[in-house]
Amino acid sequence: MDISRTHLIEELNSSMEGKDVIFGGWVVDLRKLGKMAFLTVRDVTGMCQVIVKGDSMSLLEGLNRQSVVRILGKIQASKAKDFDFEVSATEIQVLAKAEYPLPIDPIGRLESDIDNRLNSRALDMRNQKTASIFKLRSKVLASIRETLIKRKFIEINTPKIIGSASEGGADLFGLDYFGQKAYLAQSPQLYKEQMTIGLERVFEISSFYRAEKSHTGRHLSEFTSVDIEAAMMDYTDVMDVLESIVVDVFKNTSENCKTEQQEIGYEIKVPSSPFERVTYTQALEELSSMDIKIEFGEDLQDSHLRSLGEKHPGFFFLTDWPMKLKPFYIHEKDDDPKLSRSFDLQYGYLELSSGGRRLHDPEQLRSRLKEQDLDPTSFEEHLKTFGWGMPPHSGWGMGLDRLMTVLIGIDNVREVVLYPRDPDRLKP
RNA sequence: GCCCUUGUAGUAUAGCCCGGUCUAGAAUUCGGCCCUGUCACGGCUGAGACGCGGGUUCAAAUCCCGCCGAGGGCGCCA
Repeated sequence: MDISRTHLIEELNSSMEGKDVIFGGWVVDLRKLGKMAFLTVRDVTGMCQVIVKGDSMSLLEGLNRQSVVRILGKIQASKAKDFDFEVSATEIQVLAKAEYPLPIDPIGRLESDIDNRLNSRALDMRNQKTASIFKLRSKVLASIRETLIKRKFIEINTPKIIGSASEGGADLFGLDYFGQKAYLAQSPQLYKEQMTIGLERVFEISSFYRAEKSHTGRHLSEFTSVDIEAAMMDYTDVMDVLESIVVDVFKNTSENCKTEQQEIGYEIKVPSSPFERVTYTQALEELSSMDIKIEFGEDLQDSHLRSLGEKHPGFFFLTDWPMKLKPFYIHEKDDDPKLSRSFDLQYGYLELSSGGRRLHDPEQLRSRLKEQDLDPTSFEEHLKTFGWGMPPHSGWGMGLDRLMTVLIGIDNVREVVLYPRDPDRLKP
């Protein structure tokens, strides 16, 4: 079976009139008009009209929508509304027939519901709206890498199978590792900090895992995190890095992904910078003025963040959280040890990222672990690296899936993840 | 773990509140016939559904209970 093609569809154009071409794709639409027929064929680069006339009508034998075809034909001028050229077919080969009925309608005239689309996710990629989301996601990843690499960050890969569930906090998935208890990593936190010792500025974009039975549009059991850690940077420095990543993502996709925005039906708007920076203490005052009283040291609940989000509808940093709300490795402020050098990046009520300056002194780390009722001996593998000349460092982790929802203005992370994993969904 | 909503052809829906008018309607998809410029092609025609189990009633798609599935919210989420 010859599956070669001379052109991608986007490479075809009206100046090629009279030229013989071979291309492939899937049949989007098929309109038979007696002794002639029109079909529209799409590949990943675009869509093209194919015309069949007279004796060639037998070529349509057994042809149906969504089947994969290879078209041999000649470019000619078109009277079509949406095409200025078309291909007159001399041969149509069906390479793979699509069965009927299909579980969803990939043309998108009728939008199938999210459950059906996730159950048939591969076919959902024939829907141009869905495909556009994942084309955008790819651009976003490329943009983030470009921004970080320009700033001397080195991309790393840390283990996802880890030997101890020592950090506390979220529940981890356990698994059997040749007879030993192991866990799926919930974050690269300890490894990325260690890497600053020699690579100074590192980042990782990877899946992490959390065994919480969350049922919301913003939590998944398996999610993609963008993490950075940088030597000789304070928390405000890595906030600047984060801000430029976000702004670059919006700029790049807004300017270079017009087709995708059109298919999705959403116009990406570049946020104004610098992002507002609100301290935890200021946030308490703002909430107090809305008659919401919170004691210093209390965590902000979802409802509180929603109230704050109404006052700050776009991107803003929430900084200087109380130490007692932060994990053991966070550094305190010099002028007020009750406060931390930490921040969250919010988009309205939605938390996109959190980070801060880390402790780099091993003795301080040991005593902080004890304060938080964690056992320093179970951190010895980590703590020993801090005796080897660990530079002061800061970093953050950002939920990529959440950033995607903000970018395209939707409210369910399942839309922007190929095969989402949540407590009720393990397949496909 | 808790709360709310929901389940009708392949898809997406009308009907449900207020039981009988439902032999369950329209769209799209699919099959057949007609059509040489369609472009959501058109015309004629055909096929296709009340999640499962129980109950109430003369009568259940419609009301009640259970199960299963789905969507959303709260909580959890260093």
